Formats: sequence, C-alpha cells, structure tokens
Amino acid sequence: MRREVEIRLRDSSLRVTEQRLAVIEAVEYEGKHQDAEFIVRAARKRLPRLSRQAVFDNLNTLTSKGILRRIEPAGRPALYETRVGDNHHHLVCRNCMSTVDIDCSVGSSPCLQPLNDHGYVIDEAEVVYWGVCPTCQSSN
Amino acid sequence: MRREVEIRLRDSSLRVTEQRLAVIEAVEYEGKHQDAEFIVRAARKRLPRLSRQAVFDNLNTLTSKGILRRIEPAGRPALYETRVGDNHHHLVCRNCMSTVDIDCSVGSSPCLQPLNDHGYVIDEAEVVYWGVCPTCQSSN
DNA sequence: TTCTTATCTGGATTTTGTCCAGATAAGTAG
DNA sequence: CTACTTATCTGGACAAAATCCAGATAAGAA
Repeated sequence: MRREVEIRLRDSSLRVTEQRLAVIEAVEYEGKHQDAEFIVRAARKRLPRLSRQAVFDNLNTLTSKGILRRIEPAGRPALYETRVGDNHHHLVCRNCMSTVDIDCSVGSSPCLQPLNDHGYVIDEAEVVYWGVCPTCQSSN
Repeated sequence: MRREVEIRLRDSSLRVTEQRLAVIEAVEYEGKHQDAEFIVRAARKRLPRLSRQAVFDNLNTLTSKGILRRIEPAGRPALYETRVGDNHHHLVCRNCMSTVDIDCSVGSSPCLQPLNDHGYVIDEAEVVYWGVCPTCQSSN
C-alpha cells in the first residue's frame, strides 16, 4: 500500500517523491533480486523521465535507511530486495546469476559468531551460497 | 621457494614466466589481501615493464587454477591471497577495508548446509564478516 | 503562500576490469 | 641446439557499474 510506504519514508525523515515511490514499487513488484539497470527500466514504465541518478541515489538512501536491502555477489552488479530484518541469506547461480532467498540452517545466527574477532566490532555476517540452478543444470 | 612455485605452475600446466612469478611473489610477500592495483605496483618493483593486463590475466588464471584465492567484498575491488584450500572466511573493516582471515566457529562447515537448496547444486558457501577494526575504532 | 533544502536531471568522470591485435618467449619436438 | 607452436605479454581501446557535479525542481515546514 502506498500509504504504508509513505509512513515508512516519513519515519526515516525521507521526502515522499514520485521517483522514490517508483523505485520502491519497481523493487517490490517488478521482480526480486534485480540490479540497478533493471530497476531503472522498470521504474521508467511509470515515470519515463526518471533519471538514472535518481534511481542510484534512492537505492543508496533506501538501503542505508534499511527500507531496501542490497546484495552484492562477487564481481556482479548489486541486487536489491524489499524483504529485510530477518537475516536470511542468498543462493546465487554461477551461470545465470538467478538468486533465491535461503534461511540459515542453524536457526538464529550461531555461525555468525566467529571464534576470534581480532578486536573488530562485528555487526554483520554475510553468507552467499554459490551453485548452479535447476534450469542451468538441465540446459547443458 | 621459487622451485616450489614452479612445480605448482607446471602441475597446472601453466608456463613459468617472469611476470607470473612476479605476481605470485607480490601477493605472497608484499601484503595479504591486497587489490589488483596494489599488486601491479608491487610486482613492478621487480619487473618495471610489467603490464597491467598481464597482472589481471595472471590473477584470473592463478585464481581459476586454485593457486590464488580471490575475495570480493561487496562494492570493493577484489583482493587476493595465497592461503588456499582450508575454507576459512574473512573479516572486513567497513571503514578502511583492512581484511583478516578468520576460521568458522562451527568446525568444518555445518552452517554451509542450507535447509532448502531450491534444486541448486551448491558448491561453495562464502562468509564475510563486516565490522570496524581496532585502529578505526580508536581513530574516531 | 513563502522559503529552505532535499531531491532530481543530465552530463562528465571515476573505478575496476575486459577486449583486441600484434609482438614475445616458454616449452616441446626434432 | 634449433625450429616451431602457441601461451603469454604489451599497449591501447573499450565496457560496465557507479559516483561526482552544478543547476533546476519541488516537498514539506513555517
């Protein structure tokens, strides 16, 4: 609901702009785990004059406010999703880069407590599983 | 030892070239977890005419042969290290990007077995811990 | 309604890395 | 030891992903 999104934005003291809403809707409804270029194209369906820069700005802002989540698989463009705050991980296809959500097998986050923290203050443990998706397995 | 490296190269059917040795030595002795540009500069100390491309080629080749390991922290240039084959993870400073090795707390690799694999054939689970290093904590 | 400034636009620029074509040299076969 | 095949290297162009910049626009507070 648009109303709901507006509230989240205001709670984060972000202005409610057409561009911002278009970006959020694109991430939410046009397909999970898409990259910035895809989001630019998707959001332009609703707002043709939307600039690339506005999309990048918003993806950064929304990510830093925790409204979106950014996934950055090695050597590939960053992907964005709306589901947040549940510490789930991702499974990425080495071939076609399709990405799916996956929950940690060990409940909460036990493997996220390294033995030795070298004095670092750790705030996040990121897990990426690499493999080959069903489609790419068969098409070979 | 140079001899030892040569053997590893030949075992992987790679030619032993000055450039290749310079790259390996740079990664091994000039500092762990450095990026390609640093390695270019380091290797040129020994081989001033070394091309940037030769370094990239070699980093790719050596990584694919398992002689080097590539780490790609989100949104940052790839880093390289020589220690391989022991499934350790990395702890990266959000501020200065310093990186240290870290062992998984749960022994072998239990958290690397996700509950649901969505039909993917998984070959690797990559873990990156994010935090702030001791130096960056104090210098603030 | 006015005003401040967050946000947007459009274009240049940066960063990281790859592509390409010809030159060089490692390692194999004689 | 010499010739030859082709992996590798050089140098420069190019590509992808994202940021920087300056002026224009518009959200939301007063």
